[in-house]
Amino acid sequence: MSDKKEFVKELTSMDEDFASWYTDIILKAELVDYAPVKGFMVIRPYGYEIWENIQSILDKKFKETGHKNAYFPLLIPESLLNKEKEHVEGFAPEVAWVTQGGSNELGEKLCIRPTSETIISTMYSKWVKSYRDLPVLINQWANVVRWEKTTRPFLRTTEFLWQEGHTLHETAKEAEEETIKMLNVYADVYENYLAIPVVKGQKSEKEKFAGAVATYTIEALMHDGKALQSATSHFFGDGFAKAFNIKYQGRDGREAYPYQTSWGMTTRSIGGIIMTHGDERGLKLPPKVAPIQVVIVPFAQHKEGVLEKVEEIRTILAKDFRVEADVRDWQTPGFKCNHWELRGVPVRIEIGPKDIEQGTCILFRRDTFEKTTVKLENITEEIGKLLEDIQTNMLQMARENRTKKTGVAKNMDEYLKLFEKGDGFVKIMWCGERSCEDKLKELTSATIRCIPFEEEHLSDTCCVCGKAAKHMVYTGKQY
RNA sequence: CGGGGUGUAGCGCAAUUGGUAGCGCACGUGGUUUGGGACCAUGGGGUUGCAGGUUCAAGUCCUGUCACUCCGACCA
Repeated sequence: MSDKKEFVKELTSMDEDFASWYTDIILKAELVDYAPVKGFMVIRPYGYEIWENIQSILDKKFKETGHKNAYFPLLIPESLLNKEKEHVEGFAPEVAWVTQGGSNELGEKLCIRPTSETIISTMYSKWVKSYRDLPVLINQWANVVRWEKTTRPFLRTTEFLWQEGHTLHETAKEAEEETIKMLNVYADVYENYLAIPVVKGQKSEKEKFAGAVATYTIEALMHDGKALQSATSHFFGDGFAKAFNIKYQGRDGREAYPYQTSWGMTTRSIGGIIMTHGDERGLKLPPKVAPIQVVIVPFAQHKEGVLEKVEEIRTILAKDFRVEADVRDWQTPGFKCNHWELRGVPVRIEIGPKDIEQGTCILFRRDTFEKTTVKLENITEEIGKLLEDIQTNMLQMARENRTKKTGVAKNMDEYLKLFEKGDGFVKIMWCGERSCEDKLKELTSATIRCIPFEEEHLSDTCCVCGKAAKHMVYTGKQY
């Protein structure tokens, strides 16, 4: 036990210094490493595999909802970026520019996409001629670059990976339905795969995407009480269509502009997993996205028959699970246990000569640290149940943490008192005025995270100004 | 972009009034071990972030610069 304490000391305590804990974990678990260029990170195999799992889950759902993948160029001419006024104002300050090709100065500088609305809209204007061409339902898996001033691996890096869906519809209603449909896909993935509970809602005018009519969001609460904007879905009306001259001939023979949406989820979600589930021993990965769901740690592996049995079990489990056997003969079992706990593997199988004799093995679950002895003949079934249970339990624990860290304030006195205690979501009533939104931020540095789809009635008056309230909103400090 | 902190071996650190860089872990080799981070022996690894300056002499002092990190402002 004392040895274990020493090990834990190698990791920064999450309660004392959550930020350092986070950096510690991602480096030690080999998810990422810092790149030679400021603000950039290398996603290492173990981290990238988590992203691949998230990708395949999302991609399947996109396809089930009728979308197809395509790929658009990395570089966007300045003139295209400038076409939609609000959009360029929002993004220009953080755009990286390419000004030279080989040894020649370019006639028009090219920006590295910060997002692809402009280039995609440009192409859509060539492709859409008739109502028969609608809807257009395209997704792109890509990298984007935003020249951020401060960065943190996964949460905010200069370059990040994401998917961006871009769709066109005949009617505003259809486009809005698409926006909500995709937000629901994101919420489903977050809750049922990443085990992170989210609040679905709409962004305020101030917080919405540059150029959007409406931005919908899912907001999650991290272990330290800060909010993470986890995915967004935008309704553009016909603003971009008009700016980019996307026109088609409608059923009535008249020219019309289609209604547009875009929606995206990024590698930031991996940061969300770490900060929602991680603990003092390191990462804790939800089974559905864990690169390794089960690791087998043999004890006394030099003894006759142990490695053979381990390989036998591995082969059986490999049919249904992502499984790995740690048969390194230069590490002790104790080392391996800690190694895989740090990396967040949901289930560990411990097996040695004694177990083999009895036809059993020990299952260790990363979420609760519980150990149980099971019969080898039932191993597939037992592991399957256990993984499901861990998945469910992790969501449950995250929900409880969120509930614990969610408060209600009816006026600014109550609000400030809540924030003295610590961070978290605070639900308040809001009059809808920008001035109150600004004041809230000025006083507390918290912002309105969203106007939830499911509003509660907390009181009749705005928490900030005391005038008649329009909405209940979630507020909090954000990453 | 403002304010603070840190850069010495892969990681964590040390080096006295400036005197020519060392320890632990990790790594290589040989052996003994193996039910929660094993042990013994032995070995390799450094332009002290980078560029200047002061000095007989700079990890140490000065200037600049870069990177990382934390706290604010901006964003996924």
